[in-house]
Amino acid sequence: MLAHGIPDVVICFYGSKMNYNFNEIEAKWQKYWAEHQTFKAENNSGKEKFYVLDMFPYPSGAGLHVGHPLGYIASDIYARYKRHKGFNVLHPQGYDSFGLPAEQYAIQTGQHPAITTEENIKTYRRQLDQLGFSFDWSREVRTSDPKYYKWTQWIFIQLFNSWYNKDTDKAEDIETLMSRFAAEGNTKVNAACDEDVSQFSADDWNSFSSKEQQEILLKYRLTYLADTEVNWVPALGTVLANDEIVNGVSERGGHPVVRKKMTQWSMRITAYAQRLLDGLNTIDWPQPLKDSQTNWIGRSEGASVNFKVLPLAPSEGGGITPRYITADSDLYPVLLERAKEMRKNPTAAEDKLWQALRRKNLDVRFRRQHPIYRFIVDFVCLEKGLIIEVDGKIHEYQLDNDAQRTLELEQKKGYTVIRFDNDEVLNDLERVVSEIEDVLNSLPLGEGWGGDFEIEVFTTRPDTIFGASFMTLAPEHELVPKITTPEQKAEVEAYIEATAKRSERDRMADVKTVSGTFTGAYAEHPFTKEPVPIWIGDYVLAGYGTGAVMSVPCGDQRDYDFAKHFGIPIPNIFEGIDISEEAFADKEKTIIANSDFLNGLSYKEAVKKVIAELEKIGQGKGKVNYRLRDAVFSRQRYWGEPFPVYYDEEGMPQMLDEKFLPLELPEVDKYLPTETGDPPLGNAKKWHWLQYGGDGKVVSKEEFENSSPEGRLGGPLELNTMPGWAGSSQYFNRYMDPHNDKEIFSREAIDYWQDVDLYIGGSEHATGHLLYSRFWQKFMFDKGLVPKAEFAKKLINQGMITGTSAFVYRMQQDTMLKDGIDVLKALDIKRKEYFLSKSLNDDYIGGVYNPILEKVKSQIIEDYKKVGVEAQWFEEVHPTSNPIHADVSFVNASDELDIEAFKNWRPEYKDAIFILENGELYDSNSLPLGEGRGGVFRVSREIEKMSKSKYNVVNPDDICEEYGADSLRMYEMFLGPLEQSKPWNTAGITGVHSFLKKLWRLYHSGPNGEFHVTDSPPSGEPEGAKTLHKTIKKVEDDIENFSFNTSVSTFMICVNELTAQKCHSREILEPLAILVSPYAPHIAEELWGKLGHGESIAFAPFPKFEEKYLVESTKEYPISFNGKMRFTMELPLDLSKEEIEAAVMANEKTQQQLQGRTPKKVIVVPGKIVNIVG
RNA sequence: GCUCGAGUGGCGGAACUGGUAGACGCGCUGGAUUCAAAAUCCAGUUCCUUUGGAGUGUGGGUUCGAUUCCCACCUCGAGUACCA
Repeated sequence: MLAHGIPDVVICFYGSKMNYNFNEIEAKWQKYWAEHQTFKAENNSGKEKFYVLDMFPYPSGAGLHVGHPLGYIASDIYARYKRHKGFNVLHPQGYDSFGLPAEQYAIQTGQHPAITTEENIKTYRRQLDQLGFSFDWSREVRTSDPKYYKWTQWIFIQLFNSWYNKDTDKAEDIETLMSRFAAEGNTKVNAACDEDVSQFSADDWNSFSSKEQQEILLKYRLTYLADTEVNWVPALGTVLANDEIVNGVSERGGHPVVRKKMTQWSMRITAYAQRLLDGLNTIDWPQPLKDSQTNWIGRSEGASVNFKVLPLAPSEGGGITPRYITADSDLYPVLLERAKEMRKNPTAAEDKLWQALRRKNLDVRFRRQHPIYRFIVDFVCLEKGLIIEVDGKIHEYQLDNDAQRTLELEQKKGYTVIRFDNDEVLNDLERVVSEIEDVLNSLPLGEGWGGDFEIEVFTTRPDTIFGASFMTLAPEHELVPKITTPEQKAEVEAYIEATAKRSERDRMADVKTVSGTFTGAYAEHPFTKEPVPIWIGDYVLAGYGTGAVMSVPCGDQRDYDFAKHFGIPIPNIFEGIDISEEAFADKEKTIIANSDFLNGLSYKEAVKKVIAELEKIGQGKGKVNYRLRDAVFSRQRYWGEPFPVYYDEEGMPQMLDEKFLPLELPEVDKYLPTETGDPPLGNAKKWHWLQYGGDGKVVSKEEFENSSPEGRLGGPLELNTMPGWAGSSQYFNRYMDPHNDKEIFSREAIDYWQDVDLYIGGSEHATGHLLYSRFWQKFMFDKGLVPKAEFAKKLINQGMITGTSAFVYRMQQDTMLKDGIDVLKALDIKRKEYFLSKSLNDDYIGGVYNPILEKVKSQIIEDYKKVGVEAQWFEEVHPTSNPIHADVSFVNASDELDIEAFKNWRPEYKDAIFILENGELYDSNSLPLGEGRGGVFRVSREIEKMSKSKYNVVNPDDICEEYGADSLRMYEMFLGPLEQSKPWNTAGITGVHSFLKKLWRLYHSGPNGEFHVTDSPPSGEPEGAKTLHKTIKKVEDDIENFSFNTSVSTFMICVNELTAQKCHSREILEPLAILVSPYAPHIAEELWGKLGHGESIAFAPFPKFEEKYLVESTKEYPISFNGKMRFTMELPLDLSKEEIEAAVMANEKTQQQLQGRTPKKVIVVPGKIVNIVG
């Protein structure tokens, strides 16, 4: 008030006592609410409940800025509104008080993170209180409070003791799984589990050691320990979840992220993928948020197909001819046909030997009647390069031929050939077989041979399977080293090494480059039985699907590019589609051709058919694939919830008994990782669990080791801590019964409150907190702990309030003389020209270096040097200036900088020269600061996220001080729709502030501004009643629709009208105070008190809207001609269409518009509009 | 690239299921009050070639009538990123 140096006397003269003194009033009511605990919610009040929740804040050191309260104000308005509507409202608040910044601060200062956190919370609390929120602080929770995280740990134990039964589609107790294993093994168990579990019978299970059993169970538990490839951030010494990484760097701090394998706790969220997806249909959440969750879960329907890897023949030279086709390529088709015939009609001896060899269950596999080179041999074991020929009488006349053949096969192709005649086989089979075995044993396994492999692929387009001309594996695929042929080995290894070196970021940035290499191996097409070459390429991701694809170049652009690049054939399997330029991926327009039994079918029909066929031959099935990965739950940090886990003698994780919870964070000397690279908890002196019977405690390593092993339980405790989202995934339920130390919440509390009715928070939590919370809620639902499978019925995203940064530009050379600027300006133009010509014709013309441009460049650099500009700036930034964030508090609403304040801000700015914009000297104001004309210096503005480092933070404290919390609340609502992002701009706050003053004066119309409200007779103020009820209706609708900005303007209209009507009537002004109270609670309380009420306004019943005050007898009809409104006419509302038309046509303005023409048509919508078509 | 959202005065933004485009506020202009300022109040404020006409990113369509519905395009923002 004294900002402009006006003495107090003046204020007294105008009678400040009667004016709206918001500072005093707001402080008074905030104190009142706190003392009376006005907003304390009752568990089970008998009234209908309503639960309004805000996303609880992380108390950072920076405190609140004006962007933070937006959502809180909105939810507070709603909560207050619901109280007026007679609901028992739960509107709690707490803090997500575990967090990385507190830990980093602790690392720097050595102070315990809890102390920093506590200090920050104090600031937050003061700031939140100042804004007049109606939180029930008696229910405050903090995630870092052991009383709270006891239950976070408890839920972790519940998850550990559960598995997901896909048959019942819910989580079940691990005991049920163990009894099933003991009774029937795991073959019939349909569970969400690790992919590498092998099958076992009940007998197997019962014979497993306890450790083996535990290892298997770990693969089924909903939280499990596994070697996971994680996002490791060396700079932070911890791992991060996928949603904490943006563009390959950490979300906070932008540190580089590398992939690393670590043993980590994981949450089996994938078990819930489908239910998380389905649940979205049952909740009223914003569509964009649902979309991003849907996207994140990434369901795709298709088929999994198994391709058999063809065994390799012994080496016979390079090239990419199929290596199992051991026949000469041009003879092969003929030989194959022939071989097929011969397989159908074997001789008796051949058949007998074949059966015998099959019965033998040899390690290796024989093929019969197989084309080799230019012959068909009777039996061949490709792995060992052994050919067995059985000669019948018909061959006898060809003895020479046979000898020739053996020679060729042995000498040229390196096979071993043994021969038997028919009689030997038929009469002395045993000897023949044992002879074969001996030879087999004497032969080494062929190089490159790795066994009978299958490659499973996932595809959304199984209909295009006949177009698959190759397969591509991710370089990291486990089969790659096993199937690669010796010739390709070097190349493949080089490629794998090269891809591993490329960071995730490079790989993402460089999507265009096609790279890959051939493994030398082939797979067999499941239908055509043709060989399909197997390649590796980094466009196939190891982390998605099976890490392998069947490549259909005609139907997928990436496969197409790959095939084009490596000259792999691109067969066309689409009817009437030209694929000479690009792949064709439009499912809807697909008609399959050249595909055997799929010809002529549409996409849908073909998919159905091909899946049926795949199932018939046992090489595939329909499959749904999800992009969602299990969530890594370990963090290598100090400031998080400890796991209630110790490792027993066998190294198996064991849960602490519930009665020992909470397991509190240990004291450590420092918050950094240990020298051996263990997480910070490794620094704890006492971090071993020691338990005898029912007594357990945390002890030092020595104490544990010296304790008697007799009856002892325990071992080293887990060193990782839980991630940030652990504590926030159930806090909404804990609010229902926050001080219960017997259970996470009482049955009574959860049955009464059920779920959150309205949750307001930012959309940035879409794929993190909001997905994990839904997962935990579903788990809790399965366990019968909560009555609702979704925790929040309705969710609203508030937009972000962005800051408006102010920039000034500083001359690089502080010592530069004033006339240096003109020289620089000229040089800048030259420099720009240089880069322009460079971009046009490059400095290499036709591969020859262009010396002219280079000469220009060195000249410019030379000239720059003369005015003191360093050469390196030529390439980098604009050489004349660099932008500096100016603190927005130095800048007024017209972008004018307070030059003195700015120059005094930092000592180095004292004598610096600043110019406007990017070095451009475009008006008289751009003179160096403090020079000559003393004109205004305008900063340039840019919208950025509000951040301390950008000096664009506007503190709510300052606004409250100047205009009051009610003004701030109303103004933030008035800025625009809640969900929209908007830049903070103080310009309009005077509007709502003067509205509040007007509102005050409406109740203080006495001669000296005294309170003046009269008890007029009922319905004595028809105009006022009309205004009031119009307002009631609009405000009620607006709140229900979260359209808070429009209700603020409704209030303004209402107060303007009532002021004009000189309304003093209690009948009108009392309900108005209640209407305003959710938005501006302080002033409303004060007025309520002055109106003679002893109680808080908070529970006064919301005024009832009555239609009767708004009933009109006439309507101001808009009269339009061809849809354009030209004038209005007041007509009674009870006229018929015909009467309206007659009245309108009789009007002289109508005739004037028509200018004698007869209208073609007159459209009359009674109560709405009249449209004359001419 | 894909998915979603949005384009309305100098600015923030109104306009319910198609029915008077620009509510309300800021800013600006003029006026009243004042020695003066602050504060307050009153009037005006989409644009133009102003007895009229045009106008909600651009072009087309449906309709008596389109900011609203449909098609194509442009621009901006958010999310996602080789997802097979």
